[in-house]
Formats: sequence, C-alpha cells, structure tokens
Amino acid sequence: MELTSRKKKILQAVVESYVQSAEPVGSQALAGRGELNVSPATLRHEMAELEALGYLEHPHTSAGRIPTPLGYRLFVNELMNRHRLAEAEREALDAVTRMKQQKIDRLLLEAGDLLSSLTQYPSYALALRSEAVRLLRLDLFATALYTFVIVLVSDTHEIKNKVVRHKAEVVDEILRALALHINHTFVRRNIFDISESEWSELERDVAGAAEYSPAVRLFFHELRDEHEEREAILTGQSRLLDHPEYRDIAKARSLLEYLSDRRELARLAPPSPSSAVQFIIGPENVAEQLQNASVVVTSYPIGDGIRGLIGIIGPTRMDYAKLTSRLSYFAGRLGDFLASGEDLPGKDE
Amino acid sequence: MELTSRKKKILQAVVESYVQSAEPVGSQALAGRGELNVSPATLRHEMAELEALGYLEHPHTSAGRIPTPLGYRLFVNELMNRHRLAEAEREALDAVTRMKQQKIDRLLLEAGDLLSSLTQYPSYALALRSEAVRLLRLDLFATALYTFVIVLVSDTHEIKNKVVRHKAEVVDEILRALALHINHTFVRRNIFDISESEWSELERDVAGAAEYSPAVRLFFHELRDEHEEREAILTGQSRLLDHPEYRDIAKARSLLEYLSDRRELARLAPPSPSSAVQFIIGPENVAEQLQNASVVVTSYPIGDGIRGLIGIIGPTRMDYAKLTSRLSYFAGRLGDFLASGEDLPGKDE
DNA sequence: CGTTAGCACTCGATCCAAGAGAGTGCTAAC
DNA sequence: GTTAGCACTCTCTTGGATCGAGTGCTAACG
Repeated sequence: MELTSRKKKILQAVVESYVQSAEPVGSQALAGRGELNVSPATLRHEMAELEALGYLEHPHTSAGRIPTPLGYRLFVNELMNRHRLAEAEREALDAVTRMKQQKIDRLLLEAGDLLSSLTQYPSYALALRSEAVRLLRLDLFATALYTFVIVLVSDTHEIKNKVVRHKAEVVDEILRALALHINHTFVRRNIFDISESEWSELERDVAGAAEYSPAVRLFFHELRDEHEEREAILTGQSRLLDHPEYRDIAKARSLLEYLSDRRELARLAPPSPSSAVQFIIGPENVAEQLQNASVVVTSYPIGDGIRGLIGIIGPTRMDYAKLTSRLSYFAGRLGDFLASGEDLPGKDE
Repeated sequence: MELTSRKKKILQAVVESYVQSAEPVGSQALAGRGELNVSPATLRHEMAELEALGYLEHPHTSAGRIPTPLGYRLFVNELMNRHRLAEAEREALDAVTRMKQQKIDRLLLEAGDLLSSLTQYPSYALALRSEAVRLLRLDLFATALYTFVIVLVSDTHEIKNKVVRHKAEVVDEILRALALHINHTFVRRNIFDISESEWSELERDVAGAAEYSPAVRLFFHELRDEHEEREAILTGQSRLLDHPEYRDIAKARSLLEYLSDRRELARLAPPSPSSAVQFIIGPENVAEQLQNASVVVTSYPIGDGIRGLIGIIGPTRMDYAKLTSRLSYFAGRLGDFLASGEDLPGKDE
C-alpha cells in the first residue's frame, strides 16, 4: 500500500526533526515547522495511522513520535533530499588525497579520520582484495649465512616479503636459479592456483631447489591466509559517546566492543560493485550489537577490478541525507585518486 | 619524614580495600579487615594524619578515605606484595608466544589482547626502534615498463619496500648496477647518515644512476619519517567503560579520545633499558587527559639492542600488585621469545 | 468527509522534604 | 597512646506532589 503524499511529507518531517533534535516529535512541534499547513489535530490523526503502519513509534503515551527502522528505510529510499557539501569539507578531503606517495592503508586511515571528524561518527574503511594474487616477480636472496629473503611483487604492484631462517648455509646461486625458474614458469599466474605437480616439476628441474621451495610454498600459503582475512581500519570510535543514544554506558560498551573486532567489521557490509551508498538500518544488521545502530557505506574502485569500502557507523538516528552526500564525495575522490594509477601508492604489506 | 610502620600498614590496607571495592574506606570497615588490631577510633586518628601528610583524601566529610596519587606512589614503591600468577594465565600467554612465524605487530596485538582480557583494562604495546637502520641489502628491479621496485633489508632483518613509477622507460641494467654499487658502498652503514657528497659520488660513478638515485634517496627519507614516528598498538579500549570511574561519559570520552592517537600513545612512557615495571600515576602523567589515569608499563628486549614496551592504562584505582606480576611475566615471555632469535619473526612493515 | 478545536487523560520528569546511614572529629575517660 | 561516646555533617534514597508535553477521542465546522 502506497502512502499518501501528505503522509510521506509528515514522515519526512518527523525524521528530519528527530534526527536534528534527538527528541520525540509531537504534533505541535511538527505544525510549528511550517511546511505542513494543517493543524496539530490532523497531524495527530495522520501520525497515529503512520504508527499503525509501522513507520513511527511511541516511547510512551505522553511522548511524541520517533521513526521506526522501517520509517528510516522509507526515508532513505524515497524521501531524502540531496544534500550539498560545504566547500570547506571538499577542500579538506582534496588536501588528504593530494598528498602523494602514501600507502593505501595510510590514505584510508587519514580519509577515515577526516570523515569521522566531519560527521562526528566512527568511520571505517577497507580495501577489498581481488580473488587472485598474480605473480609479477619473485625475488630470493641471501641476507646472512643462514637467512634469506623472499620478495613477491604482484601484478597489482603490491609487495609482500618475508625473512626466512634456513637450517643450513644458504647458497645464493641456487636461490637465484630457483627465482629465475619460478618467474619464468609462474609469471602472471595466480599464486594460489599452483598445483602440487607443478611444484614437483620445479623441484626436479632446478638442482637443489627442493631445499628452498618449501619456504616459498609456505610463504604463498601464508599470503593466502592473510589475503582472505581482511581487517577494517576504524577511526573515531570515541565520538560515539558524544551522541545521546550512548548516554547509557552499557549500550556504548556493547557497540564499542563490537567495533573492536576489525575482522568482524570487515564483514559488516557486503561488497558492492556499484558506487551507490548502502544503508543498513537497525535490525537489518545481522550482528546482535548493531540492532540499534546503522551503517552507511559505499564503495570505490581501487584499480584492477578491486574495490574499497568506506562507511560510517552510528545510532539509527543519523542524518542520512548529509552522510550520503559526504560519503559519495569521499568515495568519488578516493576512486579518482586510487584508480587513476597516476599516483598509485605502493601497497607494501 | 618516614611513616611509622603502623601508618604504612594502614595505608596499605586502605589501598587494597579501595582497589577492590571502589568505595571510600571508613574506619569501621578497615577495623573489620582484621589485619589491624586497633579500634576504629585509633584508625580515624591515624587516617586523619595520613590525610594531613597527603597520602589519603576525603571526597566529603561523611565519607571514608581514598588514596591520593601520592598514596598510590608509596604503595607501589614500598608496600605492594608480590603477587602470584595463576597457572591458567601463564598457559594462555605461552600459547600465544608458541605460535611461530608471526609478524611482530601481530604478536604484540595478540599478546596485548590477552593482557587486556586478563586485566580488564586497555593495553598497549610498541616496539622501540633503534636509532639507525643499517643497510644489509638493497634491491632494485623493474616490474613493468615504467615502474620499478626498491627493496631494502636492514641488518635487523626488517624489510621495507616501495613501488616507484618512473617518468621514462626503466632500464633494468642501470638499476642493477646502481643496486650493486649501493650495496657495495653503503653496506652496514646507517642509511640516515649517507652524506650529500657520497650520493654525488655514486651518481658520478654509475652511468645513468642519476636518473634513479633520487627515488632511492626519497625512499630513505620516507623511511626516516616512518622510523621516527612510532605508533602504539592498542587493544581493549572498550573495557574502560566497565570500570566505575568511567561511569561518567565525559571522563570516558576524554580518555578514549586520548587513546585514539596512537602516536601520542607511543610517547606515553619513556623507553627504559631496564626490565622493571614502571608506574605513572595520575598527575605524574604529562597529558591532560591522563591526570586521573595511571599507566603501568614495562619493557622487554626484541633483539639487537632494541626494546619493546607493553603496558596497561586505567584509572588510578588499579590493582597495581596484580598488574605488576602479570606485566612482568608477559614481558619476560615476549623477551624470551623475541630475543632468542630462534624464531625471529619477519618484521616486514 | 476531511479538518479542527476542545478536553480529559496518561505518563515521564522535576522538585522537595524527610529520613536513613555512613563516617567523621572531638572530648573525655581508660 | 588508645578507646568509647556522641554530636555533627553530608550523601543517598524514598515518596509524594506538581508540572507539562503530548495523546486520543469527540463533537462541531466548512
């Protein structure tokens, strides 16, 4: 059943007013806003119906109305006005992305920091990795009598490395030969897809390789684990406490505790290929601790088909309109910057 | 002026009781503990004197006493009993350090996590770097037409790397020659100490080197910045909210905000070459936001003369005795594990 | 028939006074 | 030096009274 346009206007006004004041909004206050030219009595009538339909609720008899999650959902889907970003905010973000040569994690941290300080909510960000890590180049070399180093450059120009302690004296020549062979055989291949028999073949072809190849295989194996286990970058947690919904320590505690698990956070929102802003409102969240919280999140291209996520976490009462425009702008700028390749930061580690 | 032994006993009892109950302790409660065989009236007398001396204080007339920071200071310096660690706690930490092949940051994170969950306070940890980064080996190689990679292995077996986009086509031969020369000339040298004239010399000696050496110099320069700017690893912030002193949101907010600055945190405690546990109690802290907080911290060797720090942050009312024994054990185990070299983790940024 | 004014009613928030209880400091006796 | 006694102080809790915002219902209005 479609709502009448007046009901929509009323719902919109309730959301906007409540978002701003954090106080349940009553019929008088609503009438006083001026945008609805009807009496409080009529508003009471309409609001009672909106409540029956599940869009509004009542903390107690003698209080005004607040939007339900369903109400917010309708608001973000249909009623929200586009919001314009302040010049100063754009400037600030542009300044962050203008700093070149940064590592991506650093960049996301700074962007998140800025986003959090602009919105007064915690923000989180992460880079979604592609399924594969394709070998661009592998290097092996001795660094001491008993140690050698593995350096891998992927086709996305990420570098991974590891120091290996060897049980015997390291022979640099064999390492070189092994590296040469690996580079030759597996270049542009997904390192997670190298089969058992290919390894055996390799060990047969390169004299002495069998002594070192297990370390390389272990390294690839560890990369896979690391690759699959993403951790989000979180900033501005403490700002949660500024909002009245977390006046209650227990609520704050529970949400903050949830946020402290960065891996959990990374799984918060499904990766989306589109650049649309997503909303996960209250009970739409799976996590128990997020039942009274909302997540506003969007994605941006990092390059090579990989996307990043940047979002905000707060109480269900948030200014979704403002957040949407901010996030869009952030994601846009990050995408421009990162996908351009022009200033591709070294993603080491 | 030295306190009488009875006064010390009383102070000790007050601290222990207050630490446990979070309630100001009165003369009756104190007498009820049994360890002092005097009447409440006598205790009142003594406590009044302890108050005059600055070791105790009075929230208001009809309340019991609580220790002042000076009182805690005396307690940790002289009165504290050594505390025995539970078997289960030792087990848990041993399990963490038993996991091999981890990166040091990961290890510290897990140890910190465990420490925090055992103590119910936020914990922090960081590795103090040595002043120098000595070159063990530098590698340069092209990865694409216009990009090359710099990989540096320091003598502490840390690996740093960077992808560089070059303005012209990269000539691998020149890179090799440059790397060879740098390795030859600067090996075991502190990369921060390489002089202007040495660079010029290098650029003169290797044909074409001038095209690539600025990137290497920039890389070294960035390493210096990164090297100097340490960030602490923090875990368990949300546990602060479990303690009654942070019932007041504003206090919690202020401390949590302080903690969110990891660089600031890294400067919290002076690096100490000894393995003694340090206490920074209330106003002994420089930071404004820590005036009502205490830091308990100790250090452990990482190897090569470098030390790490691990500590706990909480209200001034903490069980210093228990924390001390826990920290000592943690630091000891971490030190054993890290400095042994046997399982030296790859510290790849 | 939708809209509006009027009105009784509900219920949380605030205020205030009274009382309980914990703990003190002082004094005087042991 | 130690202790019992006691008046005093101050916080915390409790309960009732009041306030006021906001509702839902009803009846009248255009």
